[in-house]
Amino acid sequence: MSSQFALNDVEVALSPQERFDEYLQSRGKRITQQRRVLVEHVFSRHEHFDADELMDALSKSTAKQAGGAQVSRATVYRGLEELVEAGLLRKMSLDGRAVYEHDYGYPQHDHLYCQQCQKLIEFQSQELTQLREEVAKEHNFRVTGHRLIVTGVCQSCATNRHRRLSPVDLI
Amino acid sequence: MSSQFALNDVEVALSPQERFDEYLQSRGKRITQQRRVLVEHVFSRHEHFDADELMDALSKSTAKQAGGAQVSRATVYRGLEELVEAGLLRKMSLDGRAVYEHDYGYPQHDHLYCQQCQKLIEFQSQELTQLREEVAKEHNFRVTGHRLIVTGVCQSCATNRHRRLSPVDLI
DNA sequence: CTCGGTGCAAAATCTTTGCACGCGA
DNA sequence: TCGCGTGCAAAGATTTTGCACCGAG
Repeated sequence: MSSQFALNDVEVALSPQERFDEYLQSRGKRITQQRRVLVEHVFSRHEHFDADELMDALSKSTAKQAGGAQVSRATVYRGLEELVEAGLLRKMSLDGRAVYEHDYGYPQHDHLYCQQCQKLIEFQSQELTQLREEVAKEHNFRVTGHRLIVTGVCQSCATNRHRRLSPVDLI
Repeated sequence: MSSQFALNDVEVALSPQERFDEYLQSRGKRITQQRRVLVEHVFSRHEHFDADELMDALSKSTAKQAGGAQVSRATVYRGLEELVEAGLLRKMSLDGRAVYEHDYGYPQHDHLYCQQCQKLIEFQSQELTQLREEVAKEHNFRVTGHRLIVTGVCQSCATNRHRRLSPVDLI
């Protein structure tokens, strides 16, 4: 494979950066330093994040390398919206806060959400997609997507909780 | 049946009002006019609502009947939190806004969410509960609940959209 | 009487927007 | 050069909190 990028499970023809450029050009939007930096950071690691965490990451990296462009909060919000538009990111709401995750070149999945440590654990289920279609058909509903979040306590939190119940934990 | 209340599909021994009183007493909290009015309105109709809609409903009814107590915004928020605590309401986040629905005496279900008219359509699926357990077991995850929202376009919106595309529709 | 409850207003969060300047195409 | 993009600050939207007074138990 020559220009094939492997993002986790799925292979796609273009890198996120290229894919975004394509999106921008198709809309007559411009490829700026800020948008470039944004995509670079967002796809440097596969993880869930919110606007604030991205801001932190951006400010930290720009502090190190003099060449890094500054990206204001407003631009981060505007950029994240574009990335969702472009199909690179998926947006979800958790406890009233917007959380993002990779979508481009990444398979459909859902989440287990630990109420103790706020961690998101991904899982896939093709049965769910099937179930989704059945329900939709019953209600003459045209599906565009879905979001399933199973809440509870993850293994490590359950373990730690059993070992010690110090008052400090209860915050 | 003597003191049996039928809230939709399930029968419970106490009315929401009574159930809430019980909760309050068990916590040493007081049964006030505001809390009473709150519960009364919340359970007068089975529908999804947010804090603002409840505020509207409250102000409208108090305007009519002189006896109705005023309930401030802060108290509404505090009250809704208690109702969730008490297991009478379920809270979910939709587009970053908190939305509530009846939980007490109401069966587990999930939702179809119309992105066009913001309507929530309920549906039940026992397969989902099953699927949920399987996934949890795989990840050694202790489940406390789940939330599935299937997004798309409802039947009526799909129909209307086809018939006319007046600019007025686009808010 | 005694606290918990309430209203009011201010604060806290998170996100969006108006505007003048700067930079990509 | 031309106009979109950006930063800044201010506005918005939603929810939470501090405080003095009120009222349920």
